Amino acid sequence: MKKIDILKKLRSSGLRPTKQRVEIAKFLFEREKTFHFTVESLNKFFTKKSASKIALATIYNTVHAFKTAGHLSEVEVRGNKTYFDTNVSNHHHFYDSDTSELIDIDVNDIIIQKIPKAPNGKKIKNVEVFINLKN
Amino acid sequence: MKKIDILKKLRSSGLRPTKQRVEIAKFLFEREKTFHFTVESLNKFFTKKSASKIALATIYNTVHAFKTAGHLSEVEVRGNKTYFDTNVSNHHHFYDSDTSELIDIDVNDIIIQKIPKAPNGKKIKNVEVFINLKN
DNA sequence: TTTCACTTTAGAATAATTATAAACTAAGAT
DNA sequence: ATCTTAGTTTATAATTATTCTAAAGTGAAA
Repeated sequence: MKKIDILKKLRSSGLRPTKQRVEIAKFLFEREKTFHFTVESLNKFFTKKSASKIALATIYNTVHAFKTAGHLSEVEVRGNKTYFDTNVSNHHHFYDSDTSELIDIDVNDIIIQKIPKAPNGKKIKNVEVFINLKN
Repeated sequence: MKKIDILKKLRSSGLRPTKQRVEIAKFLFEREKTFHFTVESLNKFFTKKSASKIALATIYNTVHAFKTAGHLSEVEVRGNKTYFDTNVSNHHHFYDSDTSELIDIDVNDIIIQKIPKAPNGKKIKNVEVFINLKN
């Protein structure tokens, strides 16, 4: 994803393209493959890449802003840290608790044949399949 | 589940049946249906039922001991609090984020037709289907 | 009953996240 | 180009969930 597209992406979702947001967006979206991260890992990256330290609060703000705008999705993983995913399409996950590693599963690689009806006046928003791995 | 069974349940899993553990176990397991709770809700119950205040640390200890013994399972729900489930059989969940309510789905009510192979030398430990609800 | 490893407890410590409020800045108006 | 201001960033404090600590308490085997 090119710089111009990053600016477009931000502006089109009502986010002013500040220096910090552009930097974070470049890091997250200027790559071939989607990936998973935590606020901690993002922060570590920007701390080490000390040329441009971004405040931790800004990283939280930005990640949440991106999530609200639909540019990131949140993945639930047992444990305390919150994982984010730059893959915002509907998909599933393997989780390896040994390495704390998340692996995407294409939505077409899982077919659900039977599913229960949603309860009382509710509707199904989405279905997430989470496959825990062991050795 | 009767008192005698509770004592048996504790002892058979190597847990000394202390006053606190028995009280918590009675509250969790002496009921018809399985249910979901958080450490916070459990603690609230024992605080109000002031006859027998149990230390918060004890509630954490006990819940984890029960989980390790296989008497409770942990459910992953987006957000910060950890949910536990007295239903330790293999099953799935509806989650209503409006009310933060979890609803069990019997394992037989979901049939998965196609599932990907586990990656590199890993095996599938279990498959959890999480259905998010909306209005 | 004595003993001791296992437990409970209050409170401190840690960790992830959110709130605060002062300083800063993108971008439309002048 | 400069001014203005609402939206942002920042350091720091606050909050929340959970774990740690170490002292006091207690089942249960001998």
